[in-house]
Amino acid sequence: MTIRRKTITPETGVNIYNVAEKAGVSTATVSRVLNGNPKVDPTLQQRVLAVIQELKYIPNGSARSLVTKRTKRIALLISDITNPFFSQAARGAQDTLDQNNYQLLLANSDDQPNRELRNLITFAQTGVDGILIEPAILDKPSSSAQGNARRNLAKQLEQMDLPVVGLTPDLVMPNADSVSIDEELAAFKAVDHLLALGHRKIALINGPQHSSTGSRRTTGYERALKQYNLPIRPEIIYFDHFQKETGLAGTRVLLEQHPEISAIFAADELIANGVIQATRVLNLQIPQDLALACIGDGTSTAESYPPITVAAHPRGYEFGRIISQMLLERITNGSETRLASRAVILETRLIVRHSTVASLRG
Amino acid sequence: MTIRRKTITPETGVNIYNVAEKAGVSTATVSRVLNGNPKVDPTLQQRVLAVIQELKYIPNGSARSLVTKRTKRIALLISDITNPFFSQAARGAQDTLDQNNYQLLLANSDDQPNRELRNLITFAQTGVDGILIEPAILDKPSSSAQGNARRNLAKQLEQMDLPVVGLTPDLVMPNADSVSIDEELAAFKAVDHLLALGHRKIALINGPQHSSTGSRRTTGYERALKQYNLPIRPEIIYFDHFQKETGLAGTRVLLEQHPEISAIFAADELIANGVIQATRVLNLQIPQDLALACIGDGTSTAESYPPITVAAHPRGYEFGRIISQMLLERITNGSETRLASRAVILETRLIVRHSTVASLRG
DNA sequence: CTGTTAGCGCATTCAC
DNA sequence: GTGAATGCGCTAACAG
Repeated sequence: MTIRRKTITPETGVNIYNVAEKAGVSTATVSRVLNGNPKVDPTLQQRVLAVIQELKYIPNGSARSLVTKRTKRIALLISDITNPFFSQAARGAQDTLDQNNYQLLLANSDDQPNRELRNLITFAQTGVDGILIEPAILDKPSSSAQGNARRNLAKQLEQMDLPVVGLTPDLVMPNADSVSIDEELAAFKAVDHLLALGHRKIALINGPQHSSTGSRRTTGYERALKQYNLPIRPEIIYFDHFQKETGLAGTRVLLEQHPEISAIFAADELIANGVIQATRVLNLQIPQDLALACIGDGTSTAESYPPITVAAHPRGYEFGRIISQMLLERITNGSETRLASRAVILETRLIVRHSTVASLRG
Repeated sequence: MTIRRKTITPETGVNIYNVAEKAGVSTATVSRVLNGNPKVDPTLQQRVLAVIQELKYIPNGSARSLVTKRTKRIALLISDITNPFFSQAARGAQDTLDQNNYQLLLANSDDQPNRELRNLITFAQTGVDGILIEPAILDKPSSSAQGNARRNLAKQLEQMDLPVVGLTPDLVMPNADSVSIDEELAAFKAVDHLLALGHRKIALINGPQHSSTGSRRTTGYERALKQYNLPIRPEIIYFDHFQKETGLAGTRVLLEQHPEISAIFAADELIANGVIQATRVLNLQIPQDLALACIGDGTSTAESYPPITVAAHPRGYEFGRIISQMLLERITNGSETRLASRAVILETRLIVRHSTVASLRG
């Protein structure tokens, strides 16, 4: 029986054997003080702690994970960190994870199901304790293809069998929670406001038509119009992406072809910013020449010029805080008791600002 | 001699033994196909690949890292992901890392040396192959304290002995590169432009006075004034943070106390945005009542209203792309040949836009 | 080209 | 309360 010569100083950093030897204890004891095990003699504990400091010993996370099956790492998979909403969410998540000694892995899916899936697999491989995800959407109008992508995602996620919190109500599966807003209601509120002000030719500039967010906001817009017995006019609905460029292009195209438009409902604040930029180019005044309302963050829309009327949801930071908190709970408790899925819907509220005013045209 | 009963199906996922058994080969062979080792019989390879797929086998990253000492993970440690420059940088970094099968760990230091150090240690523990860092700054005016914090950082970094790329020229140490701009020159260009337009009462609104970026930009501002034989007036220099709020507050304070100010040099674009917002509140016109120039991203400053004259550096995305590329090179080549430190200075150039015009006051 | 074997660094029974 | 022994899952010699 050969004795494993663990006590040799390795070329690569100091390990638990070095500490144990120098402290005159077993590796088990070192491990115990490392993990704050209460039943260790205070004297030994001090001795070990001293050696740890002296040797600048840092435990090897890979070895630790290999045996504990926990990595103290969670993944955030979003479409684009460049979107202020998501960078705020990432900040909120990282702050609360940091407080709980968890690390954050970040990946952008760019709304591409392939890239999303690939990243997910890499996460499974490298090891994470849980996943925060804003599921990618499909640009293809084929709803069956969309369903497939969503199904692949769910399958992969279930197979990984990790705690998940999604930024969408769509991802229903065991071991997963969701946090979102009532997209349709938010859109309804904004458009209803425009209608109440007398606007009747209200254009919609939206993100991807067949994304869950895009389609729900469209539905809310349509529901508001129907309530006023107004027809839905597809020619004044513009779909593209949740980006400033879409607002810019959409406004130019729509107003050129339909000058009768008196108000625009922008599906998100990036689009709304694009609309504002377009009005500067077109030399139009908001709200006199064109009213504008959107769905978005109550805070940042206040800083636009002019300040934008908004169906406001909580800031991205809040979302990040909440989803990571929920994920941590699921990681901590979920292992023993299988928690039921929770679906949190955050409130939205209409904030009327300078970008909307009663229609001068009727 | 007891035979290790590795072939038992574990409760926790499938492992390399399961694959080996089912494929009728040794684990070594499975490992070889996993790592794309070319000298494996194509037949066996196919067989193994099939089993991998059938069993949905995903190799355990912790076990792998434990032996290879490589994690395929790198860390990005910045002050705040919410800052557009950094979220773009994060995007750039993640995109190029993604292409190279590396993952990105994100942490915010909030410019607090403590939090920075803590995160660094966690990274060392959990394991990363390299570090991308924008070093935290000190708000305390004591330059010795600042020096200490910087020294602690460098010490920790050196001790970890990992490849590092810093977004600052200050972090000089072995195994580290840096990417930055000539802060002083950029500031000089912007202020020189204002001077050439006839402005003589030029205020400076800056980030932290004792940060490397803040102090260098102040120096450039001062150098430009000296060149015109103008006195440096500390009362029209405002220090706080690289945030919109600073621009907003700074403008109000400075203009109230010194109405003779005809131009403002904002040290970064967030501050510049705050200046613009302040002028709306104060009912001032840019550039007629107040000229404005800043250092910043050439692209996003073009989208302000009015578009801002800027000493433009490359976009955050570019920085992110470059630093991660350099880090990967250091990780790949650095292990054998010890690479010399590289200090890349990216170019800045003056872009004159609508926010600056000849002084009407002289 | 393939299999056998050892060990990466740690947590964790199980005795004591 | 402490130590000895084992194995987490994988890669890397080494031998054949």
